[in-house]
Amino acid sequence: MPTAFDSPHETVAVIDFETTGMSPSTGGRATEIAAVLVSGGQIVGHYASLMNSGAWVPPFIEQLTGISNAMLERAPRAEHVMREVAAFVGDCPLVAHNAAFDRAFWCAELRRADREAEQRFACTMLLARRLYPESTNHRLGTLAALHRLPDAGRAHRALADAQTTAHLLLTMQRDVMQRYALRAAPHELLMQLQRAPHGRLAECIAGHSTRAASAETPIRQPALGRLP
DNA sequence: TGCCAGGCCCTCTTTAGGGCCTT
Repeated sequence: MPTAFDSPHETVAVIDFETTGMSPSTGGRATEIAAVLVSGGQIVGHYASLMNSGAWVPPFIEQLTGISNAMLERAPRAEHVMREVAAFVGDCPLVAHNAAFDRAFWCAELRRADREAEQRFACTMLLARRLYPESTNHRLGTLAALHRLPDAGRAHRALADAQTTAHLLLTMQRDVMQRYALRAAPHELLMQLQRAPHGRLAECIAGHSTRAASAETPIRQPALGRLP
């Protein structure tokens, strides 16, 4: 496909955490992280590692993710992994599905590793709610099935979920370009689209391209998560 | 070994409550 997905040399990193709980503020710790680099409309690299923070994995989480306490005992230390993954993604903008969740762990775990979290996050869930209001829900698995995304392996493992999210991002970039006749769908545009008010996607597009669609049918706005 | 959070949006609202998503 000859069209450009993003600005020249723009690379974004799609990340996904597996954790022991829902929030670092209640003692949740990361157990695994994956980062998938996306550039020029394709996946160009990835990093994935379990991480040992010393935290206990509850049975429910072990059943959900397949990550056991025994596996984490043999894993590298969380601080080491976070420094590695931070170096891997560099200053790339970050993307995650329900980015508020991953952003909280990204910040908390980097802080424990004496690193600053400075990247901006885009959220594929917020984008999907605006682009695909017809979907029954906006869970990653549902969207993957809806768009027949490539099977990345076991769900609720960091690399598989990050790869699925990366494919969802590429699909949304493609859909935005086709729907609004754009030559590119750079990260900055996606950042604005995820915050687009009710039925105002075209106006956001117009700010980025003189070829934006001239009219748009307002859509019912679903409940939205926190903007990262 | 625990039943937890967070913020935005919709609606039978607005001096509030529940759903969405993530592990």
